[in-house]
Amino acid sequence: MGEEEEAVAAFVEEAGLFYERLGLSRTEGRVMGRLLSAPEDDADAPALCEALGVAKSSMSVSLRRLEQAGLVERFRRPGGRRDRYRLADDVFQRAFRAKMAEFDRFRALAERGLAAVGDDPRRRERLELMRDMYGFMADRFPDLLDEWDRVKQERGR
Amino acid sequence: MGEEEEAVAAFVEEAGLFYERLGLSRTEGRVMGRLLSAPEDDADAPALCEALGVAKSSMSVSLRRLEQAGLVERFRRPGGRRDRYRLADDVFQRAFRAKMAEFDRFRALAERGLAAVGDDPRRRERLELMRDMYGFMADRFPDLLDEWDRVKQERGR
DNA sequence: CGTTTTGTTCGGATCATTCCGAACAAAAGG
DNA sequence: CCTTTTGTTCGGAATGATCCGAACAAAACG
Repeated sequence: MGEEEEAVAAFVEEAGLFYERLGLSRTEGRVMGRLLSAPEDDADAPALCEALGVAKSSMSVSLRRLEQAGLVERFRRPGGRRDRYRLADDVFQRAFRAKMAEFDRFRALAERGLAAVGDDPRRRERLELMRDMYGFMADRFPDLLDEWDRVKQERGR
Repeated sequence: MGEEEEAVAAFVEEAGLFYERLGLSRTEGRVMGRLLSAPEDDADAPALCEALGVAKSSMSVSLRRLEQAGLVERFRRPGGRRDRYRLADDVFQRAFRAKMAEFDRFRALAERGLAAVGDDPRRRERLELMRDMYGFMADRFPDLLDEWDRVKQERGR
């Protein structure tokens, strides 16, 4: 294996670890790493199995889960016979929006807590802080994404 | 069990699931839920074991990990004989800062990828986008936290 | 000192997840 | 139709994390 391929393989493994921390499986994370660093913009399942040393059954479920998460798109070339896979063009925006949704779930959890604890002001204080802070973040986060879109435009893509 | 206690217990379990999704263990998450919703501002280990039905050995490691994560503070009352535990007063800020650190690790991962793929512009494009977007978010996030601090001040606590 | 209280560490049991290979289903081509 | 190709589902093995009870260490008291 050439030096560069080895470095790319290392990157793929590291991406696997990173995405695993985010709740994907190791294999799903490695697929992300591969699609991020491969020379081609897309790949089919057998190629990914070969590149990553994964059984096609595992690849099948990994790709479906990535597809359902909106991180990977499945498509077929006109006249083609097998599915191909590529990163969604808004893959990072999606990741951030997922974070945002997480904020909102936390806000909702705080609401449930407030409903549970009743009137004691001391018990409510912490949960109100939690609710308001996560609510604030969920409010502001979309602006941040918009701002990024503008910056990206100006940068020219 | 009273209606309210039951609702609080349900909240604790739900908090356990939420925090588990963030990378804590179930028990650690339940401790967070308990400290968020308990009538008292702090608790000792036996009380938490009793409330959550957890062995003291498990509680010991959970509390230490929460302490190391900066989510929970360990302290001892003057003249007291056992440690007590309370939520860090900046517990939510800390959670957000952890998210921010995650953004920066992703940026660093993209840098590693760029170092690995070499000069091919097509391969660099995706990774540069990843690097720049996560870098942008890591840049702007502290401002968001500052803004929240101001809002919280104005709100009056 | 010896005793009691408090907190940590250890080994093993349990549980959930992930992954593989094989069987299966579905679709396309000839 | 029948065959080939493609993708999914199933059962089980392996892995890793979590948790428990018991043994252990350390500190506070008398």
